[in-house]
Amino acid sequence: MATIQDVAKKAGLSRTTVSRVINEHPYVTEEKKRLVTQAMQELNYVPNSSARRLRRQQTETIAVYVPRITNPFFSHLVEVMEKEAAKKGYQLILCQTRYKKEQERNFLELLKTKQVDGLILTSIENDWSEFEPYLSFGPIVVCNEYSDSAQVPSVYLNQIEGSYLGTKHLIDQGYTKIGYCTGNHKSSRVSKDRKIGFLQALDEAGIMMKEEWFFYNAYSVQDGFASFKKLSELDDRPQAVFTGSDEVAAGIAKAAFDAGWKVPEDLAIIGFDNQPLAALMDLTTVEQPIDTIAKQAMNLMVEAIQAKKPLSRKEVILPFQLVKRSST
Amino acid sequence: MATIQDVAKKAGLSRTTVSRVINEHPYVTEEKKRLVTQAMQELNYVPNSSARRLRRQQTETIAVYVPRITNPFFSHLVEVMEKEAAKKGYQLILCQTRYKKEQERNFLELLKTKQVDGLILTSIENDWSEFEPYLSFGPIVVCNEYSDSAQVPSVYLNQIEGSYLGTKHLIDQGYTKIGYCTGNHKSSRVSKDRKIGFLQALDEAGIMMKEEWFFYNAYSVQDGFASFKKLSELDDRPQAVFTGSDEVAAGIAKAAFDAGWKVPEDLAIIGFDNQPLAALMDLTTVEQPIDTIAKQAMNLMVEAIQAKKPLSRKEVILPFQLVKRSST
DNA sequence: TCTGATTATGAAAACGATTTCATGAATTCG
DNA sequence: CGAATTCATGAAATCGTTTTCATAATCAGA
Repeated sequence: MATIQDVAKKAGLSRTTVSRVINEHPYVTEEKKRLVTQAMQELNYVPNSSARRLRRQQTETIAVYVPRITNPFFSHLVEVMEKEAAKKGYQLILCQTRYKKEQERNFLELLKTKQVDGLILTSIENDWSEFEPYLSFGPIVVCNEYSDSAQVPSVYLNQIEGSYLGTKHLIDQGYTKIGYCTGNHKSSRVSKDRKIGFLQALDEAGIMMKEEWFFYNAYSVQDGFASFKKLSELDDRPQAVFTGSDEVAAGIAKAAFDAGWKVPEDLAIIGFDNQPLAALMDLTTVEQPIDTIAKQAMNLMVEAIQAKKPLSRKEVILPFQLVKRSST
Repeated sequence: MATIQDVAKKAGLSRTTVSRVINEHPYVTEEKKRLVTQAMQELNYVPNSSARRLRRQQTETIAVYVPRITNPFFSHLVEVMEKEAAKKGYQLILCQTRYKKEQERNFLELLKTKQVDGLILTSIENDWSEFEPYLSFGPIVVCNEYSDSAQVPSVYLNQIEGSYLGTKHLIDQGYTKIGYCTGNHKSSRVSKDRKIGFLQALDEAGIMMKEEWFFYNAYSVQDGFASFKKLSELDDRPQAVFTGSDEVAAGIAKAAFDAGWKVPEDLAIIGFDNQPLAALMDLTTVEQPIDTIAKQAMNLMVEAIQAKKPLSRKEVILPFQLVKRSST
């Protein structure tokens, strides 16, 4: 492997000058620039990035926390982030936390050991106080999740508003017996807020909720099947169900269909996210502008890295949109 | 930021000894080990990874090429790879090539500039000769894709066999007019082989194929809709259709359903991959053992990195399995 | 007790870039 | 024309580790 020294020798110049050419510093004559460029080509030289990182004290790499990349919501988020990062010359390191506190903490070492310039969190299980001390090692941006105590920028959606929007839609369609079927990470602000919005919409309409119409721990299509089973076995059944994701909604819809039910006549269903799956299954859903939050979060991150200033608390809240289809 | 020097000073020892403790080298007395450990804790010290990389000439990072992470097949592949890599102390850098030759070439610099120890390719657009010269910078492993000229290990599935299996199943069900609906990357060996297997099955059964029953460039659910439209407008329509992915199959199934067709009576459909989507839509499909190929590819990679030996050509070919559901 | 291995430690040399500082040459300006 | 800038270059310091080499102390075997 050729080093900058070799190039310097071949060009009959100093390392310094070569470095200047590489980094496009001023004060190099065209003549020498040509010499250097030629030497670099002949030797097939490329600067060693470890050396560069060490000297520059930056890595041009950003870590992104997601629970699982196979979750379409997060893979969409990551797709957009990677595109945006690449555009600005950054790489992405993928950290799958699997909703595990310990995994989350493990990956924090990446920041401390200077393997990455910054961290984007799209999912938070730990208390913010776990992250706080790491702020001295580099910027952190929260995307999608949020925490009241986090002293960093958060780009997210007002989940209260989102679930309110969806629930209100069900109410407007005339349903008064509405089930609620979502995940239920205790630590997740998202779940909490969704529930608040849901209850708020019911409350405003003066609609009552029954304890048995809450179905928790539903994340996947499979969970949707299970939820439907529980729902269908009730004596007093809801006419409509609000869900926390398109997968769950799809699972319920499929199970209902298999059981010979008609959607929305026998059971109205509303999803969340507007994934391709929702279009496929003709599900009404609450759309999250994933592209936008991903881009904004990445931009904030790159700005922070380049400004070399610590980020302060800031909230970017983006709106939801209802996508009406035939399931409601 | 504390450095190894600070730790050494605090412990009253040399950098060398501290480094020995960090790296668990022999020949350090328990006494000193304790002193060092304590100093490290007090200073909240963590070794700087850029420095370490520079000195060690390795990065503990692996780049994974995928076309798009939102494609469920690839996100599944990446999920398993990341898990496996993390287990062995490696990180993953995500490279989305978007089926673009240029993107693929751009990311190659990661290997050359020593930002990663190795490369796993799950999708290849460029001719192998583009990759060849980079082998001197680190190991490359091909996973899922393959190339006859690639002088590296390839872990993949015999696509000829896979499509043969699916097609044979359709034939066994009594269908004689069978459509073929897949993507069609000219450069992709996968597409080529799928077609070979398909034609082989027809040939063996003495079944004729019509030019108008080929539907190309189908990758997504949307494309499935479009393909159905074309298919439904034919005078002489196929009774069954072989597809290159569950998404496409799902799109066709949905469009057929919307058009009032019955599946499989009016049109039988077979997917490819066995994604959750296939279960949801009750699609018969050809299952690819994604977990297995991902793990094997990652293991080969880590072995190669640690053995510091160049990898030679080698083929690991894994079997498919047919998953029968109600769409055929 | 002497010799040769083993154990324990540190000084200094890598690793391969970038950046600071010093030094001349060329240019501009009053 | 002399002083002050600006331009162009290189030597050497620096980033923070790990590794090599040298040296001393301890231990085992004859």
